[in-house]
Amino acid sequence: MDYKQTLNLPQTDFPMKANLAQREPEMLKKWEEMDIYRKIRQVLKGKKSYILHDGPPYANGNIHLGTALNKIIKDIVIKSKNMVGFDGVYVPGWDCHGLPIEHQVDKELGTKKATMSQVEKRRACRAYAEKYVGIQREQFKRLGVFGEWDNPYLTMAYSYEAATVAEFGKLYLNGSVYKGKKPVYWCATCKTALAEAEVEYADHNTPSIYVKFNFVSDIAQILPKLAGQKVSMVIWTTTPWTIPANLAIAVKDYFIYVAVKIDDDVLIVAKDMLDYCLESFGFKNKNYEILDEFKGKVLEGQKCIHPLVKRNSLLILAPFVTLEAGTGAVHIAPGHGQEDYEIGLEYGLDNYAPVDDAGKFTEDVEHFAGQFVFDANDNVIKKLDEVGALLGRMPMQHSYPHCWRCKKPIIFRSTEQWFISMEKNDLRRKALACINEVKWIPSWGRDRIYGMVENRPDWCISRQRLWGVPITVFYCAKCKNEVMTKEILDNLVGLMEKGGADVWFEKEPKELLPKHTNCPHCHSTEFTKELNILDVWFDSGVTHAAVLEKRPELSSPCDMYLEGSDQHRGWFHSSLLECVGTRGRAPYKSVLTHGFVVDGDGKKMSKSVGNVIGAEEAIEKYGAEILRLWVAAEDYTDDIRISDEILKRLMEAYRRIRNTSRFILGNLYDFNVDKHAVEYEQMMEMDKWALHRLQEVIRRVTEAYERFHFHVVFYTLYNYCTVDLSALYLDVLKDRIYTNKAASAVRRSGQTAMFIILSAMTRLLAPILTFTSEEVWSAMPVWNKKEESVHLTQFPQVNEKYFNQELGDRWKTMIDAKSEIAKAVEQARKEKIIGHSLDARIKIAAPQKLHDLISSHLEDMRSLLIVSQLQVVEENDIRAPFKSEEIEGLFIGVEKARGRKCERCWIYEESVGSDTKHPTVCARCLPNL
RNA sequence: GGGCCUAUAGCUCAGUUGGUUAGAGCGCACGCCUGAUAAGCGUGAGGUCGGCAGUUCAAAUCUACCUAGGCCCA
Repeated sequence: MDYKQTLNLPQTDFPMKANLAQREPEMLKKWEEMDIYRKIRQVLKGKKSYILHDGPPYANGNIHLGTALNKIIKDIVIKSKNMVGFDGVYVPGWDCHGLPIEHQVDKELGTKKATMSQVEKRRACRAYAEKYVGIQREQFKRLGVFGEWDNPYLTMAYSYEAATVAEFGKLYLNGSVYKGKKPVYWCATCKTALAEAEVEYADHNTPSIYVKFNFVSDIAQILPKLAGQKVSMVIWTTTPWTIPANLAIAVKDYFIYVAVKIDDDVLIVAKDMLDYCLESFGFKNKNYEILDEFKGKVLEGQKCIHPLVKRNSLLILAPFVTLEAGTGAVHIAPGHGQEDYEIGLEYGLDNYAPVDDAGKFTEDVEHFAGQFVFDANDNVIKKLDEVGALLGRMPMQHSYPHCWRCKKPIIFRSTEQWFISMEKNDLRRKALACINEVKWIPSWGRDRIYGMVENRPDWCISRQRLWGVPITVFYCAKCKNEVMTKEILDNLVGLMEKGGADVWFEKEPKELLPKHTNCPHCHSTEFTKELNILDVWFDSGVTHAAVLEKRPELSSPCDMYLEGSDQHRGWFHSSLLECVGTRGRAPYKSVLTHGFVVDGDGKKMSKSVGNVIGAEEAIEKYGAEILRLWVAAEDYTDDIRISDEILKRLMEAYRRIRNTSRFILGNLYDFNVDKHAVEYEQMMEMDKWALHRLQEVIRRVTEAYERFHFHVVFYTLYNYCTVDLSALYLDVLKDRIYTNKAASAVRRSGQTAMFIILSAMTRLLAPILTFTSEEVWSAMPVWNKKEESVHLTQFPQVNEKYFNQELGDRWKTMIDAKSEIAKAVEQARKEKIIGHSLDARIKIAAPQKLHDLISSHLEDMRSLLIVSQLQVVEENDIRAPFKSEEIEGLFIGVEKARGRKCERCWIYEESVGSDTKHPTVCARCLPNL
């Protein structure tokens, strides 16, 4: 007789093979059809809300692993918040304005763009952004991220643009905004400012020169050894044309400088650069004498006379002075360089840039007025030579910024720009105070953004571009004063609500202003409009106003902003400044940051190195679920590594979880939850132990979710799955489930436990394994009020009834003993005494406490060991005992089990053969036939 | 060059206020099973806790410096 047919073996259609790449899209379709996101909202209606506000990705190109990581973490946060009973709305958004899109559109338009109007070009940009919003939306949905995908926020939406203008207006009207000068990249050929991204570096030949600046202040007062000498500072520069704009000379406070006497001149250069300088000046063979040595610090505040202009040049200290080239003294022209500008601000120097839009010197500049700056180089050098200030010159080739469009070298030029002041309304101090009110996760995020806000310069918000929100300020055509009032603003915002920011470009000032507007200064009725647009960081910085405050289901401040750690300078920063500047508080209660995706060696991914793994490529190969598992398994506070090996490991972990679920499902094929569930009090001890362990897992996992430690969630569940379930509980349970009568209490007890475990585990995994948990959930037996989706359920809560510390400790002791006994069994297996553990008869001798425990749980222990026979004896009753190293006084003997192997349950029994009808079956199995 | 951060086994992670012989899972090696089977079970080998120096009776843990890497600046 084939006794196998009399067993209750697992039965399930749940496939072992996940086939994720194919099954996931089917699941997405199912969710879409049932409108899962709206259903979740319905179920949670009226609960306390949890608002994770989406930072808008840029609507350009395909998503990559970094954006996927970010969206998946957000999704895990929201799904887990939903499952502990918060109403977690998720409104995704996109950043749609800005240079990269305008740039791409320009490229695609080619020569056509010359004939297009501003509004037409803006329309092309809008279409471009729309296209990528569509592409990225599908890619994000593919990851299993739930949200209001059919109603996202776009920074180019008319209402959003209107809100952006309203926010700018608030800052303008409260006096935070001012117009100032700042050096920008300037292309003199295209006559336009360039953004960082429009600059290409290429080799460029320039003359480099050494110039001396004579002291006008009495240097001898500080350095008495130089009394009576003609002393000069020596600088080096590769842009001679900026010499007319020189306002200062910078040295480094702690560098050592020397004053060297050569002929009648005393020159000051850095000590370490002296030899190099003398050679460059052609003074190699001259005699020289070092008159004094001193730190750069002493020079601060001294003055030199400009060699070409009747003006002084101030000696200042700057951190960026190096000894890589030059003299250790740096020529400073605040109007023509970023660093020069910043240090100039510190010393209150003028932002002097006497160069016009065409790159020609203005009338202001003696000798060179009207000359194109690059042409003026030679003339400047000639003049310096004439006045005896030129110490040396040599041609140089170096990397220099060029215009991406006309490929000509560009210049740094100070131009008028709009700024938000950090000090005027005490913005810096207020922002710093607000930072301390926010919860930063991890905590060092506070220090990071604090340091940035503490030291940042005023926020330059103007861009000389087209694709963005205009800086909405009018000018009086007559007196040139700025004109902007609350009334004008409100009127404008109203127009933009209807027609978007385009109206600014389409309409004349008169059409944009309320009727009868006249200039408050001169009462003129003619106006012009500002043509700069806002920095895109301003756009995204106002999401709290344009989205959180505008949508009824959202509110500000929200619970969380969650982005990569680069956003301490980006979105967290701009949002904070904007919100503090207009509302006096932060727009978020907490900010969570994650690291960056790097390769398997911890190196950054780059196209040129060739270590980039694409998001779509990974989804195709492994499935979005594995990517989600990757996000959950890695500690995102640090950088997040990814490699084929890592994904392969996760694939294996996934299979283990899937198979364990499948095995339980297979054993529940005949389990009717409503009819067959066994009361806890009636359950077998081992089942109670499994439920006790489950409570520990639930507690640990829900705590980990609460702290956003998703890798702890994953490892806790995964280890429970592997160690407690697969290797132990389920392995032991097989005998009971398979061999007893289908409806027997002992079998139902095990099924009840398995059901509770699977239900809990599946729900706890749902925020991470979004697809698979749903698959498992629908494969689980049906019961009264079973939710149609796992995503409509709540996390299991710790059931105090199931939590039984005493029982847990008792079983822990037995399980520890099992692992020691397994070593003895393994040794017997090596000695060919046994093969399967059921071939064994175990004798153990143990100290009193353990002895008593096992004696009182003899059958539990026997089945726990999965052996045929177990005997508790004295040490000298065991022949050649195995001595445990871990448990003092534990001795184990392994011998071949007595009797014959029951053909049905595979346990060795002396009763096998006693029944005439079933001669190969044991007494235990007989009643189950 | 500056600010913030990270470094524990081949991989991903634990490691509490400093306190036994630094743990887990996976992978690997060897074996068992064939009633979870493109599965399951067992045993075992793997670590100078990035390096160096210090504080301490005692350091993966605290301090300084160095190296490598990441983000943001310059």
